Amino acid sequence: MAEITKSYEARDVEQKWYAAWQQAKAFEGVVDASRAPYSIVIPPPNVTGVLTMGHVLNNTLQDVLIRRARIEGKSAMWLPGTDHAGIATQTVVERELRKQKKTRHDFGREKFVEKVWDWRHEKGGIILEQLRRLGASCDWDRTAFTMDPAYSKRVLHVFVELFKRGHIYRGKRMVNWCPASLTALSDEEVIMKPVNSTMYRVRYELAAEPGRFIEVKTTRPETIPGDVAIAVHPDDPRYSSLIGQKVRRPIGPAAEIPIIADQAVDKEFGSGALKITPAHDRVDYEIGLRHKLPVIDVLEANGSLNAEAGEDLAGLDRFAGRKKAAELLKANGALVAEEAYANNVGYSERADVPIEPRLTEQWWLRYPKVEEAKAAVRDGHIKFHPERWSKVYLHWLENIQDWCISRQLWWGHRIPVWYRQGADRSDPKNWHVSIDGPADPQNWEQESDVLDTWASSWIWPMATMGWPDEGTMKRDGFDYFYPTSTLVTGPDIIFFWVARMIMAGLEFVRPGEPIERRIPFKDVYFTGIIRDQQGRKMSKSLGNSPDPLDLIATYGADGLRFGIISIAPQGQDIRFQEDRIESGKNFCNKLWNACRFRQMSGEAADNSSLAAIVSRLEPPRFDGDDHAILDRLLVTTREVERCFREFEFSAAVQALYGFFWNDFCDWYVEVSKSKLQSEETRGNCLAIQDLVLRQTLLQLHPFIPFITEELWSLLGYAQPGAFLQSARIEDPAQLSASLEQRGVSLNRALIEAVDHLKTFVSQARALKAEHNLASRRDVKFLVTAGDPAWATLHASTGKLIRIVGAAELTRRDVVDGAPAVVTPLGTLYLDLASTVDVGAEKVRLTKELEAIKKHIGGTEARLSNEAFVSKAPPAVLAGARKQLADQQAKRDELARLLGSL
RNA sequence: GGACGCUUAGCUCAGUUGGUUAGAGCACCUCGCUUACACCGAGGGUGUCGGGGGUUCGAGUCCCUCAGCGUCCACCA
Repeated sequence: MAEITKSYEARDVEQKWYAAWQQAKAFEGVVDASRAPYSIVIPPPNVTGVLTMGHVLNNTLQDVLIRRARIEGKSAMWLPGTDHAGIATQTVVERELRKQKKTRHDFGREKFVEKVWDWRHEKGGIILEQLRRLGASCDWDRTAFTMDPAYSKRVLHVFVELFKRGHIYRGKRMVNWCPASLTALSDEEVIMKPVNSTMYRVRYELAAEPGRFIEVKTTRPETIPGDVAIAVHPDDPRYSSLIGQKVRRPIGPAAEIPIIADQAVDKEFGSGALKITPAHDRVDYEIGLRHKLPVIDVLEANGSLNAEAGEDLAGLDRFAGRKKAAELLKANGALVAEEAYANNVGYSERADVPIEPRLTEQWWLRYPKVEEAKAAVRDGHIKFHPERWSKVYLHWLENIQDWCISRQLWWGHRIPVWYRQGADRSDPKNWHVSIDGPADPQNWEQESDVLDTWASSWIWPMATMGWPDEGTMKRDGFDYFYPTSTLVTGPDIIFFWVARMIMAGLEFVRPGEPIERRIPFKDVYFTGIIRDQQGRKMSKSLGNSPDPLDLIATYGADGLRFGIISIAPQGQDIRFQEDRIESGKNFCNKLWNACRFRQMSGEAADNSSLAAIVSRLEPPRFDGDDHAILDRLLVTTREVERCFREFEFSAAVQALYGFFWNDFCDWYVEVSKSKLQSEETRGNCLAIQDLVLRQTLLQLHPFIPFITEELWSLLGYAQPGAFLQSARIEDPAQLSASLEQRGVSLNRALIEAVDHLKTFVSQARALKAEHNLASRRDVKFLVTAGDPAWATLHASTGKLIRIVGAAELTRRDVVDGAPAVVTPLGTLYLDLASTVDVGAEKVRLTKELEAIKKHIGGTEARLSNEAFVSKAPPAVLAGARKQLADQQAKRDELARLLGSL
């Protein structure tokens, strides 16, 4: 067996094992009726994306779940893939073209799409390579892409089906238009941002009464040429006499427009009069419809003003036009005032420019299975973790609006609708809707729009497993792996993705079967968002995110994984701190060295199975430390199991950290150093170490797969040719049963005595430190103790001397004038009577005595409270009484010590 | 305007169903290369658990309220 080196070098180990895992197809998800399935589909990252800290957290968690499922004996399958990310990817490629002074129109649709494919082949999938570096155990043979030919066909199938079922329609409506990307967006892709803008107070002159005006407030004077009315509230007494009159449009093509009355106007806002521009505002559009007003669109698709705006404004960008319009208004006396004004403006999520409400023909989806999607979560068929997100989900579904699914892009799934040449496109009779198109394509013209990216990823859990084709479903194990087990994602895409996947699953999978067979996943774990030190979201554009690959280089993939999990408690946003990643690395090194200590401590024994190790235990030779460490192992195993059940991964990592570092390394390994020197206790001690290390490696493996795999092999736990992940982890009951079978019965009294010994050791060390003897190993200790306490100390004297760093520990009946400390196992003295500084010692003891008196006061007060004594549970009451007795004993001893000085 | 979250040590944060003297990592100070580990060991914490009120024998934990920060939803020009 290879020797364990002095420190853990991650790089070589990681490369070696990942290659070995892949070679052995260890991540393959296989259909196995004898085992329970456990499946996860990856939230597909953008195909052109690179790994961010968010991805690290998200994918580490998925890998933890998948690897834990594997060692629990489930047939685990983690399906990877990428998303074509319509707008984002097209924008990236267009940006590249712009460097060559070209636009997509220079190439035409077909050539441009080819260019995007080239880009995808060159740069796409980098992120999947990066996931391998992180250790992600995906079934790479299943890697999917939303633009794969087979996947695309499934996307179109869904469109065609929903069209047939009456859920899809075409219509001219107000949409969110992005003047930069030149496409419509869904409501979810619009982000409201507070903006410092200007409010313009503008007066319109009455046509019939020159010199009399009506005033309105607007932030968008450039749209005044598109005004077709002024609206006031019907009950507003200020204006009732004006309703029906006409005013002159102050700029733009001259026109007289009516003053109308509409309930939608807020009397309290501004002057109570509202200019109506149906082409450029949703409310105005609705009002226009009610009053049958004309629509005058003064903007081009790119946001510049067109001829309708009049010759002064035509051709200007909307922002330049706004300034110009204000100047024109000022020049002709219509501008009453300009006021600074803070309002919210909708921005395009991707392009980060203000969107325009714009009237266009688009394709719309009336969501299917809305009610059932609510029930799925409300009734617990799908569980959200943390649960509170279900409220957000339900609220969105309660207020759901039809989904604009068409995008005026080239990169994406072209909508499978054909229009008869030369016929009226608005009439569905002239439409052909199918996956493959009409038989006589020369007579038809295909819709040029593509589908919203989310209208392809919403079928991800089904379509990546072959749906709807029965043959591919069988090949991919659809029946076995669907519904998937857990979805791990961010709460920011509850609407975009999670809710829509649920509706798609319910609509299309296994029609007629119970809801729990049709949902796409059973649990959804929402991660927190990783933020920087200032609390800003980490993002590429801000450049405030460390490169995960740099972190892997510095701390190892395991260090990064351990660190990121330990700072990510359930569902809370996290402020990233690199020192936590460093502590992940340090933990790996600690693990490495504890195993190294085991290897250096003695010959390898039979570690081939839990049974083999347990059979090496010698219960009759157990001392308190053996009982205590096995007890802690069992407690920790139970805790980790609970954490997995309740999706508390950082708590699991913390439990393992504390157990391994504090209970095992700081105590058991230290006491082992004595035990190993005696032939009598040596074999048993090594067996216990082997047992603890084995169960610890198993439990840590999902979090830190590389180093655990390496140590598993180095310490001889591995079956020939098998990986750690193909071992089976014992649950707490199995572990405890296995110990019982060997005759191990954990002794509570001995375990409690170990706690006392630990306290004794700390106090002894502190006593040394206070007298500047911390590093001396030749200190003589004296102790006055009752027989039971002395029995405990005496049984451990060898270990204690070693751990405390003492020359000897001797029992005395009386000690006077020496520095002392009162421990649970008697009063401990430094044999320094001659040199003690009585004054300092008095101060220290007095301080301690005061403190204990204070505590006694508190405990006595509680115990003398009649209500407490009669109402508190017996265990709490007994605890308080024992506490008081202990405190009083300590007080008396301290008082005696003080008196003897 | 609604909804949700957060406020605990210098910093970043744990604290599951209320129960002894509220914890961790980092930072900081002192000492130490004692035969696993200096990526380490030992010792070192006077915290108004954001403020106020309430329920309870008992509140960091439950309820009410106020304040600050953050996120999401919402067509007020």
